[in-house]
Amino acid sequence: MPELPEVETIARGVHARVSGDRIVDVWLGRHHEPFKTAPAKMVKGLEGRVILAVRRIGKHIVCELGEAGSGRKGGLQRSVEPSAQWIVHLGMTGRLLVTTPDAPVAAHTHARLTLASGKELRFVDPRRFGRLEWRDLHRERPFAAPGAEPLSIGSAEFSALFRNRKLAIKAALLNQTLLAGVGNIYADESLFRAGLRPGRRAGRLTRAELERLRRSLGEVLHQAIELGGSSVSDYVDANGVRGFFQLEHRVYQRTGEPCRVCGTSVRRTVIAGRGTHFCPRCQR
DNA sequence: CATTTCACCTGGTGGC
DNA sequence: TGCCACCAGGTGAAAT
Repeated sequence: MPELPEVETIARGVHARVSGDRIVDVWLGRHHEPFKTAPAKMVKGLEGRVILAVRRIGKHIVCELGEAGSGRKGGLQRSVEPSAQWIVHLGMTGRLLVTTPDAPVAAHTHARLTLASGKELRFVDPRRFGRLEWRDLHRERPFAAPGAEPLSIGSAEFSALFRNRKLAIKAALLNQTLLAGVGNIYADESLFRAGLRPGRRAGRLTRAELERLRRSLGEVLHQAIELGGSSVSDYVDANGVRGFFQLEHRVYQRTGEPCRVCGTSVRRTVIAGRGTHFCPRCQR
């Protein structure tokens, strides 16, 4: 389940391998569901474009695209302003892979972008919770996440997010309009590291507890990025390589196993419809 | 408006 | 071996 660290890892990997390359051919699958932009419009909007950069915003991967038919491949594109964006949301099971053209096409491949270098950029998503969108920056605003970036938010702004809120802190962490990029794994893991019960009402947390949470969240996200993300199901980065942060999980999917700090059995409940894991002794 | 619930999907799992 | 109910969870729409 790609969350901020997994999406960051993928965006970096894709950027390293395709920036400066040109999209010469686009194939889209027949399913309409994964596309926020009409397929014909997306194909036309992508073909001929140069990929200037690939970056992460929240859980979204944003490919900045240069004008079709202008410039050339490589460093010549340095100062070019993007005129369009290709936005990829991986949903639950989405993958964005850079492959050679002869690599076998995985089941549930919904998009294949052939690049001038011969590489292919492929979007694969068995459950089709992912979304693809194309934006013309001459007519539309650049993509922006509604929520704040957890890696750069300050303590005052962070505590303001939760002021007067009655919902569980875990549910608040998952709300993408408050914070962009936190999903089930890092919500549970940051609450454990902050020593906070996931069911606590967000508005009832003290200033000190919120600051602990902000720091824990930042630390856990940074560590996970360093380890290439968590591979809990079939997550792989742009090169098909698994991450290692799942080995550092303290509570997520460890129901019944001993807490790594105090040995108490890790408990599972459901909050906001999600499996929620916590140590009843370490988290208050 | 704030919050909660549920549908959308498929693959993997465990029970029988 | 096969069948099937059930679970996983990011998101957005619908309900409360």
